[in-house]
Formats: sequence, C-alpha cells, structure tokens
Amino acid sequence: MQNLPNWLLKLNPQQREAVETTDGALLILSGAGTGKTRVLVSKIAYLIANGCARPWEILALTFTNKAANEMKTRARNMIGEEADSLWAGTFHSIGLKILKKYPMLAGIAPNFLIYGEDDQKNIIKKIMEDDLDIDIKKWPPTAVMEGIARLKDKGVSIDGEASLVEKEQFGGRLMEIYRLYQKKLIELNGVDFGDLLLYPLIIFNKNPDVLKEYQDKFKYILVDEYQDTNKVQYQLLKLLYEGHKNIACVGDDDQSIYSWRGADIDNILRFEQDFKEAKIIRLETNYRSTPHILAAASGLISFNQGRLGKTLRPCEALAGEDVVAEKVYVRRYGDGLDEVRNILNEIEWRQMKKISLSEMAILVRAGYLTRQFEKKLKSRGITYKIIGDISFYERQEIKDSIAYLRLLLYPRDDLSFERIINVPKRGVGDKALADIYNIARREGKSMLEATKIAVATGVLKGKALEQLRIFIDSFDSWKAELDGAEKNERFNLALLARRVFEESGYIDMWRNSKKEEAEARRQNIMELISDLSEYETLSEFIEYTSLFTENNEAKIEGEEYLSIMTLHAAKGLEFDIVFLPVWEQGRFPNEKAMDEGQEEEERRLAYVGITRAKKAAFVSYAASRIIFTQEERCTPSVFIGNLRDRAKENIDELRL
DNA sequence: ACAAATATGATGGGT
DNA sequence: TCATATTTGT
Repeated sequence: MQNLPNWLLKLNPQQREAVETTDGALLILSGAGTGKTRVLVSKIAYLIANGCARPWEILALTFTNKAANEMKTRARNMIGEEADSLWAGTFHSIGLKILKKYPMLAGIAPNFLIYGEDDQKNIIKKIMEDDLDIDIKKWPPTAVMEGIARLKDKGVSIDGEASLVEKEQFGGRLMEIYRLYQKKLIELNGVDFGDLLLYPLIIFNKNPDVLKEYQDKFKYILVDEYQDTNKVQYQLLKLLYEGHKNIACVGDDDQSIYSWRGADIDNILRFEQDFKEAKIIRLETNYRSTPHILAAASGLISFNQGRLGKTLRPCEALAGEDVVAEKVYVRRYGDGLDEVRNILNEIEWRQMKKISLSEMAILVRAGYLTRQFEKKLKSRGITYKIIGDISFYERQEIKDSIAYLRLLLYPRDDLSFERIINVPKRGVGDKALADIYNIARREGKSMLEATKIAVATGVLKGKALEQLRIFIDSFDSWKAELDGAEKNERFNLALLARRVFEESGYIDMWRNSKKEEAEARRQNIMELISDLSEYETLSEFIEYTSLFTENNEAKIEGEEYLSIMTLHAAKGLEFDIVFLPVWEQGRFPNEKAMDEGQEEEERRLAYVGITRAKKAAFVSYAASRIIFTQEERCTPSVFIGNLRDRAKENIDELRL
C-alpha cells in the first residue's frame, strides 16, 4: 500500500504488528483495555485494502450480537459499504447460516425452529416423567438440560462417547435422556443452541465436499474472545482453518469466565500446539485505567497458575494525567446495609464532584445481589438501571405472543401449542389435553391436528369443545392469510399479528385482567406488534427472536443513570468509578464455583471487575450480612487477601 | 376446570 | 427473599 491510511498510523507498534501479520496462525493476547476491537476491525480493513481477501472471503466470529454489531458498524465506517458482505456474526448465527443451507445433511427439515431453554426444559421434563420414570425432584430437569448442553458443547452427539464422569451423572442416565431428548427435538423439527454449532460440525465431518466449499471460501478467519470458545467451536475453526491456514484469534486467558457454559480455557492455552508455527503477539498497553488499578488487578491475577502471561502497562499519556491517582479502595463494613449506604454516599459525593452517574457502576457476582441496592437507590432518588435483567423477549406476555406466531408459522410446534391453547382460558385442562395428546400419538399427528380431530369426532365436550372449535376456525383463517401473503400486495405482518392477538382473545385477557402489571403487559404486546412491521416474513422475525436477546442495550442517549449489573455482564464495558461489593467467601468466590474447583475462574472474574474501572475502584465486604432472612457472619474474600499480598502499595484499606 | 393456599427450591451467567 | 410448582378446595 502506498499511502498509509491514518487508522494504521493511530496504532501502537504491537497493535500494528498484529494488524500487519496476515498469514498463518496468530494469537493476539489482548489484555483488558488494550484496544482489541480496534485491532480486529483494522485487520479486516487491512486485509481488504491490501487485496488479501474480498470481504465475503473473511469470516469474523464473535460471541455476542453486541460485539458483532459493533464490529460491523466500525468496519463499515472504515471501509464503507463493502463491509456489508463480510461474513461477520456470532458463532451461533454463522452456524445457523450453514445449517439453513444444508439442513438435510443433518437429517432435519428445512423449516426447523430454534428452541430456547423453556422448550428444552419442557421436553426434558416430559421425557423424564413419562418415558423414563426418573424422579425430577432428585434430578432437576434444568440440571439435566445443562448436562446435555455441556455434552453438545464438547461435541458429543447421541451416538458419541461421553466421559465416564459424564456418563454417571443423573444416576447414570444422562445419555439415555439425551438420546430421547434429541429424538423428540427431531420429531418437533427443532434445534437447540448447541445444535447450531454441533450440526454444522457433523455436516463438515460427514461431507468433505461441503467442508471444502467453506474452506475454499474463507481465506481469513478472525475470532474475537477466543478464550471463550468451546470444543465444538474449536473443532469448527480447526476444520475451516485447514483451507487457507490463516487464522487470527484475539483473546485474553485472564478474562476467561464462561467455563460453566462450556468454554474451554485450554483452547487458548494450547494455541501454539494446535496451530502450526503460530505467532503470539501481546497487547499490553492499557488505555483505560490508572496505574494503581492496573497494579492491583495484576497483583490479584498473578495468583493464578497456568497463565500465558502478560503484564498490563499503563499508557504513558494517561499516566501523567491524574496527578494524584486514587488507590483501589478496600472497605470493610459492619453489615450489608452499611455497605449499601456507604456506596450510595460515595456515588452522591462523586456526582457533586461532577462525575456523571453514567460513568459509575455497581458490579455484583450474582443477579440477586442487585436487590439490596435497588431499594435504597429508589428511596434516595438516584436513577439507575439494571443491565442484563429480564429481556423483552423473556417476558411472559411476549413469549405467549411469540408462541401464537410460531404455531402459525409452523403448526406442528406442539410446545407452542401447549403454551397457548389454554391462554386465555378455553376450558382446556389436564383431561382435555390428555385426550388430545392421545389422539396425536395414536394418529402420529401434531397436537393441533389432533385437536381438529377431537373437535370433529366429539371426544371433547363442554366449554372446551365450544372454545376449541372457535380457536380452530380462527387459526385456519389466520393461516390462510399468512399463506396468501406472497400473492397479497397489501399483506402486513403487524396487522396479521394484531388480528391473531385480538381474535384469540389474548389481548382481551390482559385488558380484562385486574393484575397491577396488566396494562404494562398489554403495552409490551403492542410494542411487539409494531416491531413486526419491520420484517418481511414471519420466519425472519421468529428467527430473530430466538437468536437475539436484546439484552445489554446501548446506553440511552441523553439519559443519565447508574448501571448495576453482574460481573459477567460487565465484560467489555468501562466506567470511571466501579463499585465491587460483597467480596466475601462463599459469595465471591461463589461457593458452587469453588465446589467445581473454579477458584481461578472466580479470580479472573474479580480481575475483570477491577479492570472495568478507569479512575477509581471500591472493593468492599461486610462483617455480617442477612441472607434470606438469616444473619450470617462473613469472611472476607480470598481475593482481598490476594490484594493485600501483592498490591499492598496500590490499595487503601479501611475497616469501618 | 380453576382459584387459592401451601410447599418447595433456587438463589453463577447467555447464544 | 421471591418465583414457581404442587396440592387442596370450590
């Protein structure tokens, strides 16, 4: 390239080397706040500007939709419209794209649906109770679901081999449940999140021609947050890499915090062995935090074994800026209430010193810990927002509404059928449902078709018969409108949805409800209807809702609020002032995590927490705390001890 | 079949 | 503590 674009000149030497190293396998070890997104996007721009690849020959993978969108937006700003033809997205969305092209090679029908957790739990619960007679009190379906998900993360298919430990889970019946669950999923023509990765892997392994197609296509593979990849993702990457042998992974072993979701930190630790002649570049210049904060974080994480090793250095321009940089505050309070009060006092004090509320955050280990803050924040009139709370698409009324739409799109979706058939009440209880189920099973038909039969043959009676007849008639009419969509110029998805919710009586259910939140729920449904007008087809919308969780929405412009969230949700974010309460043994590190031997991962979580802070961090614990009506005495977290041991000069400790 | 009363259980996290 | 699941009563 003759003229160096200015985005290249803005990079520091290590970042620039990472961008300019195009061929072969490259691991960019990128510490917190060292500009990894900038490097990733610059790399895309560099590859295209240098003629190494056309946009559609670059595969760029992330974990969250937020990260994917940010990457796409920034790439667009740098290289223009060409960015739109990049293969950029989450692992799951790319998996879906592949699966949609070759569903039959995975043995599923083309119009499959993506089933979420609720559906999975339902299926598993039914299998355990009806087919296998397993005590769901002893083995909770949720736990079984997670067990199956972990198997899928590892690439264990139903005819695969689980490890001995895994086989013995749930009374040695995990594989048995897994097989039936998978069979049921296929009957329902559905896939779960794990399948979105596992099926493409199976397709690649069984069909060399398909694998070759993608190997040829992707000249360069870029991966964000490599430390969070699971075994299946690793295998997919490895297969695709074999084509042109160009892969660049960005990651930080010190920020690997998703092992419970199947992430395998060994992937990043083993990078050099896995990819021949791999090069490792470390990004160690931190542009975010003060020297004290960095030193405290480094001291803490240095207690972990088996790290790739990396030292965060403060950026010099920034280091001089704060003449009297604050040490990391470590505070002991008498009890939980005291802790809350003092944190809020500090927040108000900082506000007076002209720090915006939006630049402050409280980060907790677990979701339920946000409650204690909520109450007091309300009474003091401090605006706050809980980030990553229940998302729009997880609300009951939205799930119900989507179930109606899913059933319309795909009438064989028995789970959606069961969800809505008696919502609003149509007099369908256990008895009627069991009758319908029996017909369905006998005739090999869906529940919806079975209902038609039941209505016609007089199996049902009373209110159920009357109401279901109406429901079926309405349903057929909605379905006809949907199916005629292509021919009808004036077809409008939002209007159809409104018709469905009106005629089914679903909206009336909330209109007539005396519940306090009924009006809010009705409004949410209206919002859903208006969202629908942005989509061409119903399947496009359903796909969107099952894959995207509208969480972590960007900060609303012009509005200032304090952010409260879990440490996990905070990864990738930064704030001037960060509060890190409840650093007590059992709570943080979390007891269950400790049982699973995950102390190091908990420490990484603590590291992530501290490194979110730009100017000041407040770590705190209480001597005693009320947990579920019971007062408990608390021991300070081992991480506090770690800070005392290796960052003594960088912390300011007080016992109040 | 449905509403109310009572028991239970989960309190790590998200594509 | 809160939310859901189960049991009991109408």
